[in-house]
Amino acid sequence: MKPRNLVDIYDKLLHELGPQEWWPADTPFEVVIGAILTQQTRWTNVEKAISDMKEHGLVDPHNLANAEPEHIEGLVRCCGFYRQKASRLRNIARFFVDNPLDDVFALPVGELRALMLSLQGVGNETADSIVLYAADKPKFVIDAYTTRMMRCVGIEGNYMHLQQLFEEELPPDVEMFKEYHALIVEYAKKYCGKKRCDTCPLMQDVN
DNA sequence: CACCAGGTTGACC
DNA sequence: GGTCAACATGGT
Repeated sequence: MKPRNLVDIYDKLLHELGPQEWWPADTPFEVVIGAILTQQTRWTNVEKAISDMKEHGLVDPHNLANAEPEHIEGLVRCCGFYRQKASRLRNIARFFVDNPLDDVFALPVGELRALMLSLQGVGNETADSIVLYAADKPKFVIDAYTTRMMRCVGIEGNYMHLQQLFEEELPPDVEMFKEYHALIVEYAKKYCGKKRCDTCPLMQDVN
């Protein structure tokens, strides 16, 4: 692949799908909660859970950290893996009570990523989603859809490999990273099947 | 009824 | 380094 292709693909996706304006959330902490809840789960379910949590005032580190585990479980049940997610959310809330969010998010991108990864339930994608969409720092998020789309253009690799590719070939533009990841998700949902993507418009002239 | 969804973890090789 | 089952509800 030529060095410019990832830029070309971005332009093509933006032109084809229009701006996606991710991540929908009122506050950075809401992004953190959404990042955990959306793991292996449709966003519509996450919207419901977050909406319910808001009604109970739980989209807040202090309130969430002090909430009854069963209460949280009930509110996030619609997102699946609800016992894990509830306890992880509460742990993360406690972390942000001990370490104020503004201070944590002011850390350099590499330190912030490592710190987020140290939290139970935060892996590569969730850490990067938090770094990019909650802390507004340049980290390219890779997910199952990104892997699919890249396979469509003949590139395979694990999480860190693909991330390295994107970050090497693209300028570290936070807003563009946000938009690009969102575009990839919407594009791959639409055109890239889990096994194959024959109808993928990218296959036509990229490569 | 089968399969999938904006993953992570701990065990194992 | 990499693979894999377990985790669980809701939609098509």
